[in-house]
Amino acid sequence: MAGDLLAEFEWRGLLSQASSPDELAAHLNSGTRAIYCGFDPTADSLHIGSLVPLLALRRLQVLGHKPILLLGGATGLIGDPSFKAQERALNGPDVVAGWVAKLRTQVEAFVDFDCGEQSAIIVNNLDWTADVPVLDFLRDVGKHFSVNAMIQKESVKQRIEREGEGISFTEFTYMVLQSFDFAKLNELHDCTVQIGGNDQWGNITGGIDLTRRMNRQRVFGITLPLVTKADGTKFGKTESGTIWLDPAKTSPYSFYQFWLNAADEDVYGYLRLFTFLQQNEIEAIEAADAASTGRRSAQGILATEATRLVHGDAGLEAAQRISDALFSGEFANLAEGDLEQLALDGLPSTEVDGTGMTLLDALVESGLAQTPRGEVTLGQARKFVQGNAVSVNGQKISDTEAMLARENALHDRFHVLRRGKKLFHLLKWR
RNA sequence: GGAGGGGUUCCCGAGUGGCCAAAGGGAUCAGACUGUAAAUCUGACGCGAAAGCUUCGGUGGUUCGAAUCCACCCCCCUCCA
Repeated sequence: MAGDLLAEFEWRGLLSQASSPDELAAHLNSGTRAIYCGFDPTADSLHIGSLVPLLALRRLQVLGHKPILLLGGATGLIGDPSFKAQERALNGPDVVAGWVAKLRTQVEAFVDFDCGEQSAIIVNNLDWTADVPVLDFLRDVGKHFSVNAMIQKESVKQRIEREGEGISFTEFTYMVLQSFDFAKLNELHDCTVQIGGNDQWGNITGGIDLTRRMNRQRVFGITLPLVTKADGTKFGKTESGTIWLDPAKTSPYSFYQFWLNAADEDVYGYLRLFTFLQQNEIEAIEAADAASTGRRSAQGILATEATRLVHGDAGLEAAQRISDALFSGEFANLAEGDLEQLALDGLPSTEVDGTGMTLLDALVESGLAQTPRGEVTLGQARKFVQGNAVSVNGQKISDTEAMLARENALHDRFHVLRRGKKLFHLLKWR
């Protein structure tokens, strides 16, 4: 029924490590298995880093398994030290609980909760940890862990060995908690497989060992690759910050643009990781691009597919509408309603009063005059204008004394400000 | 509790009384080139048009003058107990 699931993961580049691959394959191909992945609330939204495991759960469900989405209401209070260079500040219980609620609505969109045996479920590890007495926990769970083995884990080794850093007992304990989750889910929901990012390997194997010791059950782990970029910079960040899944934090337009700007070296790998396109389809795209000289088609396909997965058809349409309008440069041809729609679609916009303002003020007002450090200053606005980086309604302006007059606005109401190649802002006269 | 090392502008990291708004690298931003790429080149990179103002863990002090010296405090790391 499941087909050769691991083979599917393999060609997509989704397989980083797997415990006992042969037995795991047999296990997955011989029935519906409950497979879990945890998501810790470290912010009020997930970002695209979580997209790989989220989509992996969906792929597993499509292939006949039952996804369990675990929200780290408990682990989020502790903080995962895995491969983190520094100890992190603790977040308050109320804050974490609020984030859990937000993540819940977010992850729900990715799996099916009503499809019989494979229906997904959502759990919160706070439910089985909050009321465990410390002494019971230390005796029943802690006894199974060897500190000698724990400090050997690659994930914490650098923290322990690195001069100038350290690790608190709190974070050191994280692995024990996550391992306990696996054992608990095994007991409560017959969960036998855990997936996670490659940085989770240490935590996952900890859970495998604990489940064997506490429940006498054989369970498995799979890790997914951490997405990288060919140029070595961190995946998922742009000049304007992290790419979030929450449309209120990263508009579908920005999300779409993020994928559209993927590097050629990365884009075909991303098609495998972030879309449900089949192997032959992706290979066809690759071949077509190799045969042409201009812009690659892959980025557009990736942006379209990924945006639809996360923001739906409506989000995708909005994103494309804005992109087409802005990058065609044909502002004059846009109808008043079109411009209005762009603002509704998520193009950043600001309303201003009066009959005119200086260009520099407009750049500050709109937030476009942002320094590399993230501050918005008049001086930076001046630098941009002097550096020929600013255009208004498609016209480059390099005069720092320039005024924006309402009478020159498109449809008497709009100025489209552009700073650099890719940053736009709509100024609306009230 | 004892001994030692350390906290510099987003990050790493020089700087040990004036020439320091603070070397160098990275990241970031802009321009040119281009495909809304990559690579490369150029410029910017505390605030300010400028004068000047505000920065080097914190608070006081010494001095004409301090990131640099002194005192106390906070935080981090290593080793010992």
